Amino acid sequence: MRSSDLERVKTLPMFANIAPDTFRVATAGANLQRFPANTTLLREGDPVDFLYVLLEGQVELHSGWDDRETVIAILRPVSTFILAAVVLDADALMSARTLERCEILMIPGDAIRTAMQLDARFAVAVSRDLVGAFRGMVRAMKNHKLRSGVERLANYLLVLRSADNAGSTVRLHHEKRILASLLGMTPENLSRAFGTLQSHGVKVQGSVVQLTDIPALEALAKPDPLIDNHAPRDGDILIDADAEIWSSEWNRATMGKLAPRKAG
Amino acid sequence: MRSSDLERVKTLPMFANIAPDTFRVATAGANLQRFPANTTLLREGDPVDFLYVLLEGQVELHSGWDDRETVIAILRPVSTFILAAVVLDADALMSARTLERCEILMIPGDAIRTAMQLDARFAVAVSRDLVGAFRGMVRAMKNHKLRSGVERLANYLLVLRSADNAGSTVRLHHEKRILASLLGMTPENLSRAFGTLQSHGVKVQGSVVQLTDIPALEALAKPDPLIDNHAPRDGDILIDADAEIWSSEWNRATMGKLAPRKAG
DNA sequence: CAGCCGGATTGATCGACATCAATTCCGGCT
DNA sequence: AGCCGGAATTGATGTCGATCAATCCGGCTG
Repeated sequence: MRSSDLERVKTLPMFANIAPDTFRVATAGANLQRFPANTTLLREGDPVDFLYVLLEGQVELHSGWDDRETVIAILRPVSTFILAAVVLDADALMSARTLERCEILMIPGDAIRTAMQLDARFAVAVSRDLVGAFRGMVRAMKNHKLRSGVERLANYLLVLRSADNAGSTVRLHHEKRILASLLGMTPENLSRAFGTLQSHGVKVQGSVVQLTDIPALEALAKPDPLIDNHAPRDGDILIDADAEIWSSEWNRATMGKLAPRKAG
Repeated sequence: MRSSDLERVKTLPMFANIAPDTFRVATAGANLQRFPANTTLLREGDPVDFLYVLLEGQVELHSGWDDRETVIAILRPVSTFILAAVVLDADALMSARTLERCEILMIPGDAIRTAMQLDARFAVAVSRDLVGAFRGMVRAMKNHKLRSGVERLANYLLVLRSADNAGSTVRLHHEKRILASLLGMTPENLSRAFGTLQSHGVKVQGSVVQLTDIPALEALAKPDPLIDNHAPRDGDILIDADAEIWSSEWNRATMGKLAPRKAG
């Protein structure tokens, strides 16, 4: 790997503040690679040899069963993926494919596992990453089991707005059929869901969405900090773990003033 | 804490093979407590002060939104819970309540975080636990997004059979309405789902379920090692992480002979 | 520029699941 | 034993989302 790339890797949250020796171990055999759009990086069930760190582009994690298929998550920089499988040296539970041109750091799984044993700080950093992923999955599960399709879409739009720190206009980052699968619906129903939201101040033109009546949309969406993480994703909040901490702090600061929970 | 209890704690997977100093730090202020059935241990949104280790009994993790409520997971010994929140010192995303009389070890969160910083082996043990939880959640997500209610129930029964290492008869461990919520359906529909499975060799009498035609049931369930973890839960497989490793190894050993994946 | 192709939309219909309501079953209690 | 209350079951109906089918649209190519 080029030394300029190494410098860049050193700034990643996972490698910040770790011992130089550990860094050397962890990045031994690491490889910065570029992939074109629509490339399958890994198939579910495969043994996992590398930890992937997405530096540029978008990656989709998806999974199939009996001719059905669903998108579990869509990743944007900076994110690690299949970290869990690497830690246990287990098989991947999800397939990964690029949605656009990507720049990805690949680190041998052995190196990660060794570095964790050597450096408690690094092991803690890995734990934090795992926690971010776990809590994200818990949120997704609650989202799915507790809300309808329209509600999920409404909240998705509001989260997007918070993350992009935008005003009343928001850009969808993916094709609608992929968004539909992520939200657990068919493309047809996503269309109709957008239709339903028209009466709540949502106007769609291609991938641009105007939110002309936020209060009305929120009335329908009923966003909940314990499901939807509204952390802005532009400042120093780089990884999911940071967003989780932001969410808890925001929660405590506002003490449920905005989203009062029932007593009892 | 009594020294006999301390000895017992030392045998837990999470504390196996860690330095004596770390053990002392981690268990400082730890407390072994008993709770009656139907006790809320923690409410979602609350700050988390303790790591909980379930030693005896059953605990339900659940969550609510807008007057709806769902069970996310049901834990049996030995399991840690809300470990993720402890690691980040974040608020709980799920509520926890006992389903029966429970024996629970409570360890101050500070102690856990300090011990992780001190001892890489302990931090790795925590990581493994987190991985087990994460992969369990991914499996649950796939289960929900890819399968129908009847299919989920059929697979649930088959997993129970594997876990209990039983023959053709299986015992449900929870009330049916709780099982229904866990499987993402109403009690009414769980009843009807059992009805549907009658024609596939499933006979229900209270909490006892007879599986009289496993091949037929499997034909409907189409179990998949990447969704359903069929690891036996009686031998030396104590925690989810071990079950994940078992699953991967079983997978590699049988190389998809039993569940061939389509070539790609 | 015409043609083409994949994604998006719209409409009609179907199936799965939720809801509401009425019994029935079962365990604990007096 | 008889009673009581919550859980489970069963039936009737309604709602949401999936499926099938037919355009519509936008970008790309020949």
